[in-house]
Amino acid sequence: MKKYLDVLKNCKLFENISADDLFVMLGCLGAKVVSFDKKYTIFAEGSPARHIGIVLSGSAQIYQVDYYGNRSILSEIGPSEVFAEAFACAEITAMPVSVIANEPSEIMLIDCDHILHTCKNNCGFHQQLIFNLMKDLAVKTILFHQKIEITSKRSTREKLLAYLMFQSKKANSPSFDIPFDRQELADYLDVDRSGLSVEIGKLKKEGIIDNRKNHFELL
Amino acid sequence: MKKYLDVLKNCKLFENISADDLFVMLGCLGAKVVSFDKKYTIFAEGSPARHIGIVLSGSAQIYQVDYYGNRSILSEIGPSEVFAEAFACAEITAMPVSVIANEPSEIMLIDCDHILHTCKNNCGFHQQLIFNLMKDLAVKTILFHQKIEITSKRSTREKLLAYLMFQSKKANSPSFDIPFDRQELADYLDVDRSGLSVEIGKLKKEGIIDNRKNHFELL
DNA sequence: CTTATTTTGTTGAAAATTCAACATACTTTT
DNA sequence: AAAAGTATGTTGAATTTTCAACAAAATAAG
Repeated sequence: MKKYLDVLKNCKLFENISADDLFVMLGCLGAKVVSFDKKYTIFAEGSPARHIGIVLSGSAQIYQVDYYGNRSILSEIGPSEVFAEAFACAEITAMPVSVIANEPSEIMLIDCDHILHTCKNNCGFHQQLIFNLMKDLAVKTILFHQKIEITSKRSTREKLLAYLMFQSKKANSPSFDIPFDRQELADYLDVDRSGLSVEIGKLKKEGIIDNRKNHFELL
Repeated sequence: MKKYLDVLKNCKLFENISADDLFVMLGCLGAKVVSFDKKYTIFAEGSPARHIGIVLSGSAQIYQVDYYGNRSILSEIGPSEVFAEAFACAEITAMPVSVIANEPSEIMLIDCDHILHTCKNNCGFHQQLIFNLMKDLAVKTILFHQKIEITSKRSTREKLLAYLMFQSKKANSPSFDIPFDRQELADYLDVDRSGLSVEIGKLKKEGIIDNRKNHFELL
């Protein structure tokens, strides 16, 4: 576990918990580390929602596939970030989404029961953990608002521009990389891939953006 | 405050807190009740996000308006439900959305600071409150997933059908009322109002749904 | 280095959405 | 009860998106 110290220290879930306490706690919570190859499923839609996941290395994607086979990507999760916490905490029976590893990844899994129901009152870090979980969920809610702000736009161009502006703000620079290839970006924005390619081409020709592969720049 | 007992008891935020404790706590939290006329703004986009709101009577709508004036409705909030908790708990400075009263409404406002930062360790109900808040946020996240599942569909018809199916499931009946007029439903689904009317007409003609005003039935 | 495979860009046709304008129905007010 | 105002339905034209099919570019494999 020690080798994950840096990643775990950056995890919002463990804010204000000392490194010493952290390892004791992880033991008490029954945290385990599992490795996944690229494109392997971490949680399948419909499976029980019992575990919280934390990305130790690599990255993951949350997505849904509807009746007609259309994939919609909900979010991209990087190192130190938490996922599936909402499903576990809300104590719903089945996962409404799928989670896959985007690349070879190490994932920490914690049974949410151990966070919510065990030694509820006593030990100090449980209280802190719940508090951190609450904050994390609040931030996640805001991220969803942002995603909805992007996808609620009516045209591919507006969705794309709104997305790029958020990414630029997040990177604190007009120049940044995005974590998606074209098909994934289309599935995140809920638009057609070829139409998205056309729109990127237009914005380049109009001198509004510059782009090469996953790198974008707002001009 | 006593007259609001029933509504407050149904509020998830106060689950597992006795009525007696509740009123003591509301005093300690500095909860206040404010009335709003129909269409009046409860929280304006850009204003400080300090308060959590609870609908005591009436209802509220959360929405965003973009650069071009397009309104997108995020959710409809009814009695006993909490709103704006994510913004207050994430301690962001400005509200990214607006909240208006949908009808004459009474709203309880609680300064989130009092929940998060005051007497953090001691009194029992604070702990319970944080726990309840965490659960509430987890449920909210799932509701957002559902909204995204609906709006990620590519066509008006599919969005409408997905929405109606969720409403039917929520009502536990194929026959139910929706809380939106046509323009509001269009703004919730992020589609054109007239196109939505056409689609409702088609589904009726095809015998897939029945509808009169806000009442719908899946056949 | 060459070949296979995957990703991205391009195109045109079909389908759907948006937009504006108006007709009709329904509500509220006077 | 009439008038005014609001909400909903309808229509056709313009725009956009989707879809399928293919070309070109980039990447991976042999």
